[in-house]
Amino acid sequence: MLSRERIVDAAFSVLRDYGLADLSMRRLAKELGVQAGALYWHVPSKQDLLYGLAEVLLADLPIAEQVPPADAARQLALDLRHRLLGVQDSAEVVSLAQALAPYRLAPFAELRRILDQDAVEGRGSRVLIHFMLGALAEEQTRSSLISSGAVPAADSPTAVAEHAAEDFAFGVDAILSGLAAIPAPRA
Amino acid sequence: MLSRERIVDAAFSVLRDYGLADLSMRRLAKELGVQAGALYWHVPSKQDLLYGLAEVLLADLPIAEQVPPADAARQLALDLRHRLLGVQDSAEVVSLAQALAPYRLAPFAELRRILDQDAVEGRGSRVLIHFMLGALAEEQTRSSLISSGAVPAADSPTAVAEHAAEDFAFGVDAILSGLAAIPAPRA
DNA sequence: ACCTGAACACCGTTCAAGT
DNA sequence: ACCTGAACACCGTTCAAGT
Repeated sequence: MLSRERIVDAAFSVLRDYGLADLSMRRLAKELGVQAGALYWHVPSKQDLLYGLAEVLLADLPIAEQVPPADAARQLALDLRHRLLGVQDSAEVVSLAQALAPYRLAPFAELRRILDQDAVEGRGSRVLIHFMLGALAEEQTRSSLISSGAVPAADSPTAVAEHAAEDFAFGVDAILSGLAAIPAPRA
Repeated sequence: MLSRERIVDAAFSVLRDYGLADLSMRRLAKELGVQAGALYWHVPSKQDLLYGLAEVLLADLPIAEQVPPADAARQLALDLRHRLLGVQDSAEVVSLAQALAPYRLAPFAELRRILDQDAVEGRGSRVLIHFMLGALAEEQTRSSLISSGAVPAADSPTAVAEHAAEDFAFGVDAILSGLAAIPAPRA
């Protein structure tokens, strides 16, 4: 029997093993041994399916409590990077979900809570979120361009990964430092 | 006679008037009164065409010189926002181009030059670029979701636009302030 | 209730053949 | 040199009909 959960799981596998370009409803149906139309009994649209996939990608990301907000945010950023780098094009999928329904994804709702104290509507956390997703999407795109041979690697794979990790941490720190310097206005 | 320029111009019009979802090679061909295959004599791929479209979208963005780097960056950010908001989904198109060939688009190359003094490889400017493109893509996505009625508007259109402008400037200022606080490491 | 079969209205890209 | 015609290998989504 088909179910939303089985469909989302199949989507996760195809994304991990083949990337977003290969993640079609028809491909998913083939993987599950059904006709393409059958998916629409369990899932309203591909967009909704991708949102569910983003939820799975971000499931159980731990949030540190009882620490300075900036430290918790920094840790979440590093955890997010670590999680997403394991699955091809995952930053793109999370970006789509966040664009569709801002702050509905749990880790981003948490980030808003700790960084913006429920003020205004997440001005500070949005800066960090856009940087994180943009940087990770670029990193994933470049690494698949390199491994497909479409573009030459400047350094060894490990050197590239280390460099990306440093750049990511640098950006996160710069943003958290800037947010501390320019406090959020009164709600 | 067809030409790369005429094709890119047609792409610009379709993007402005109908959005990225309607921007297909077949649609472009219809608009130009030719068969779809004819486009491939003048343009190697859709990806390359979108890159050309991004160049047109960013053409002649003025760069302020002879001022503090942060002021020049801030002005460029506001100019970029103003330019992109005039064309549906343009931030998405520019993002694709920047992912494909980082810093090949003139305004981003300039931004790197003034913010990172040609050090390392644009750590600081990347933070700003990812924020700008992410924030603008979200703003454009939300405004088309609202105008298509898929999602209800929280405020009046002008209030939404003003709010978005303030949030954008806030993010730019926070980032520039953070970059000043955490100077780029030695190259 | 759940799925098949088949259709509708599309895609990007290639390439022999025409002019 | 430049374009047509036609194909190849796909898309997301809908829906009558079957079980």
